[in-house]
Amino acid sequence: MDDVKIYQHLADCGIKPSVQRIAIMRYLMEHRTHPSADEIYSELVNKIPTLSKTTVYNTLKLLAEQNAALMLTIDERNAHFDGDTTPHAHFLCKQCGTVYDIPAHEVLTCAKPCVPGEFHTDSVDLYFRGRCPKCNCEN
Amino acid sequence: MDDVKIYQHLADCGIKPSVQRIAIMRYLMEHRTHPSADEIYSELVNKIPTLSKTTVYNTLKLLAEQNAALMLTIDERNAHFDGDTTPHAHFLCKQCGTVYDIPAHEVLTCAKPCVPGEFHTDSVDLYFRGRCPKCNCEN
DNA sequence: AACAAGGTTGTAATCATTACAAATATGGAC
DNA sequence: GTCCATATTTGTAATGATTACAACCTTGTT
Repeated sequence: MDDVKIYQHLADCGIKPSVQRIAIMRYLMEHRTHPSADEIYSELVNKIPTLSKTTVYNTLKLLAEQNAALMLTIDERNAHFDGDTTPHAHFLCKQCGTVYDIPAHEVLTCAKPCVPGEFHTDSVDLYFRGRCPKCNCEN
Repeated sequence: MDDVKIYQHLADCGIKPSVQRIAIMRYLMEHRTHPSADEIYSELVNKIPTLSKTTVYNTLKLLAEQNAALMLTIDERNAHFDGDTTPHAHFLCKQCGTVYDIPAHEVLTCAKPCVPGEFHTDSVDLYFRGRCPKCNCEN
């Protein structure tokens, strides 16, 4: 993926770039697998041997705060992260742990007005849990 | 709240009653505050001095598995529990941490069909995050 | 080059949750 | 009621994700 695109995305979200931030943002944009902080660290430490896990956590928190990425709490075990900030839902397979994207534009756009007006909503998350097609067939 | 009602609810969900299970289920039914495991423990240990935190965790997991209660992962810090299993959404105030109920029957009933058929959906959670009316006014 | 501000690193906590094994309670057979 | 098998509870000790913190490194500026 083009570096410029990543720079631009970070800039758009008011985030100053750094080698680590770009690497992490790039990873999220190129991998649509909803990785955990640990997975991101394990992958990137190969390319940036000095990378620290604290940096990964700090950066992911920053990205989420600035809406450059989503932090998903669908999995009680650990947070997952998503580089796609456009409205969509998620499905967690309780068997294999995979988090799937679920297109649900219409649901989310109709969901916002359901919150009484005095609540100031920053984010709407729609989470589905169950068994994915793969695990449904296996057993 | 009538003991019979709680017994019945547990029985309906295939859960054998015990002093601890009834106390925890009762607490969830009488307190609509979406308590954490720790809050439940702290309250109930006054009435059941021998209560163990492990029992609270075990019981809450059992209740959630049997659909006698909901485990909410809206808060990244810890799980919250809800004795109301009828379809509704939740709102987490990022400032004060309160979890509010949001009536959203229509959203949820329309949400299920959005998941492609091969996914077997056990639960649908709709989570809103932001500032509640109280915190909105204060600052 | 010197400096200040911000970013990164590694280690050591924190804290929610779980594993586990011993102790206790429950319900049925006799 | 007693005995036994089974399920439940308890307390302590792990686990494991996340954060606190202080030292170190980078970067841009004068």
